[in-house]
Amino acid sequence: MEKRYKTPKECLGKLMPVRDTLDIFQGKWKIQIISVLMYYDECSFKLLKESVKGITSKMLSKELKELELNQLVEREVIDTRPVTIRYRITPYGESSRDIIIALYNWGVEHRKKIIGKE
Amino acid sequence: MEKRYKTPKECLGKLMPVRDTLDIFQGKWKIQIISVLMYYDECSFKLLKESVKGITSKMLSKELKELELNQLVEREVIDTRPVTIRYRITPYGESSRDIIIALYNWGVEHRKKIIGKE
DNA sequence: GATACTAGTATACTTGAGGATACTTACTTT
DNA sequence: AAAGTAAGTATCCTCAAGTATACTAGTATC
Repeated sequence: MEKRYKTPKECLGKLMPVRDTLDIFQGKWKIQIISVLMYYDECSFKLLKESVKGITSKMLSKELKELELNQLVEREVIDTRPVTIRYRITPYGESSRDIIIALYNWGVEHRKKIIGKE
Repeated sequence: MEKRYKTPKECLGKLMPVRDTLDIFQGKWKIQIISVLMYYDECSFKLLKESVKGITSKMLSKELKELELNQLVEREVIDTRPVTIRYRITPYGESSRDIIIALYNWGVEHRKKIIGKE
């Protein structure tokens, strides 16, 4: 068998799933929101807002809607006074845990490297 | 031992490495560029531009500079006529392979799910 | 009656990431 | 001498992502 050269076209095929994933998790907040939801298991709007440091109500609300649309997060109204909402990761959302873990681990190592230098 | 409640403060600590990682890989192109470099092992500017579909010279050049600054990518001038440049992942850049793989795998599963529906 | 709580909405604004297009340098090929 | 090539730069521009601030509904508490 002769060595085949790798072409941009083949490469694009390999790249597509990565692009798809990026499309869904794009932006400053979605990964952070999912991480926080994984940390707490379930979470009110308020607790989310306190935990995802720097996010505004508007952005949190918007991002949660998009995550719900993609079925990564579910929203349940709880009949308390005042009403609270319970946000959770869906089983499908759970499938992104490997991504979060990879990002977390890399961040830990990166910090070690940076601190070692400065 | 009493059950300790999880607090936003603790959560922020857990979230920090994720935020650090996101800071570095943020944007539409960096992950894609790294994926392509991993695919080819080494790569000219031209081949990169053809493989990262849709990127302009300006963005590619800018993103490569940032990746170089963070020591994820290295740049070597090759004495051909006309001169070509060889870009490669550094060993440190290699450490992000787990992230790329996680993104790739999730994208593959996601596509299966979406296609199953539509 | 005034204030507080949760879970948002509404409005106005800013900014920087990214896009479009053309150009450059140094060299080679026809 | 005209055209092609690799690896970018230079300018100008647009738009969507994100920010800031205030406000609302319904209920409960002081």
